[in-house]
Amino acid sequence: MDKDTDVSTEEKILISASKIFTEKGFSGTRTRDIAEEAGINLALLNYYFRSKEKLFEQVMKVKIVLLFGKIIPIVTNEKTTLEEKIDLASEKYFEILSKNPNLPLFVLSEIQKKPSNITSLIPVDKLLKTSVLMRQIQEKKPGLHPFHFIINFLSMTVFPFAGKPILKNLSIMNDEEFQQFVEERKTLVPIWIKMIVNS
Amino acid sequence: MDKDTDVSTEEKILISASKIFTEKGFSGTRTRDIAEEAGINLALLNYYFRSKEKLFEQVMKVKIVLLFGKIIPIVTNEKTTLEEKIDLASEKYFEILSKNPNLPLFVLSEIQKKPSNITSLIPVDKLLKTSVLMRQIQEKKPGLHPFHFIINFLSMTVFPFAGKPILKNLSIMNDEEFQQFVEERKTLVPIWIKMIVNS
DNA sequence: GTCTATAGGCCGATAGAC
DNA sequence: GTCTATCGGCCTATAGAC
Repeated sequence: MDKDTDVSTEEKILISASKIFTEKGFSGTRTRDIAEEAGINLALLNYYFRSKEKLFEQVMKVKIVLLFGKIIPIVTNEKTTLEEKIDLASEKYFEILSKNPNLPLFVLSEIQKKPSNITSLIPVDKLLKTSVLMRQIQEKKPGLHPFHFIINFLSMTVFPFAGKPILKNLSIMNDEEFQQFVEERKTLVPIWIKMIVNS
Repeated sequence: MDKDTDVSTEEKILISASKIFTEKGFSGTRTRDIAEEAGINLALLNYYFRSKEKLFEQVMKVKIVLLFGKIIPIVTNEKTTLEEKIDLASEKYFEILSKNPNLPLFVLSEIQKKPSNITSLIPVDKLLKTSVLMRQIQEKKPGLHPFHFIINFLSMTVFPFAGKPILKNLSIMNDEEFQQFVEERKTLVPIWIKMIVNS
């Protein structure tokens, strides 16, 4: 995984771009910073990706796959129960987000700023229409919009990561305490969600 | 409330800045846009606020007060029970966020980008140390970190607003449907939170 | 207080040598 | 493919007239 040896220049740029875009957002990022981080020249960045905009799109594509790729097989599985899906999705999301803590905030805020470009990358059909999850929720709780439960699940897993900078900066938690906090939620959130769904 | 009549120039700039910073973030905002939105000249903006940075700080101060001002008296009230606090805070937050739907995403993502400037504005002591809420949660659920419940509450109320641009852009919900969705949550979230706290 | 005009710096992108 | 050097435009901030 050493950036300087076996990784192609194109990939080095992509990795650095991913890091800096995620930290500073599209408009807060300067292509010069990406080039410096990648250890290459600014001209080379445009040689490979033509423009800042196109580089950003490439990065965002990877992020969307990271955010939904592993979840789709879970929510579209015909053979697992609703409760099993909750357990599996929770475990998977905490795993993804622990490795990419500011992924959610990045994606959400960039979508808010220029919705059209990004939302087209999201596989709505698989997540909602084809999703077995939606059907299973509706069977269990026919009276309420299934989104309430999906939003509850997503919020309880994702929100702590979005709020991490506050917790850290107000000296409420350090990295270690946060990690333990998240570890606790990994088992707690599925319990709470099931409680809500079964109520 | 007509911007062009009884409102001072300084306030007109502040209102416009608030709008555009919230939509585009600090680095995505151009002072020219703020001036145009306010119907004044660019030079006047610097005359009143000295710099883009200082104007941003002013805006952020207002946002932090908006986000915490009404909540502090609720969570520090010695006379209300935990369940009453949940009801009151929920109602207040849904009211604030309905009027300012992209307030949370704005504040969270700007904090992530330059933490130190903003977090100093947040009244931690009142929200946590002095807070009667924290004590009441601890009495009810001594085994778990009280933050779990605070995060659960905040996430379930705040997250739908952060996700609104996705829902809207994927044509999952229009404005009207979203408003109804949120209206439902206003009564549902307190029920779920109490369920979790009493479990 | 409010304007026009412009300075001055930054940033994305490209030309051109190697 | 990779570099240095630079263009051209944009954006914040200010000078100076009214």
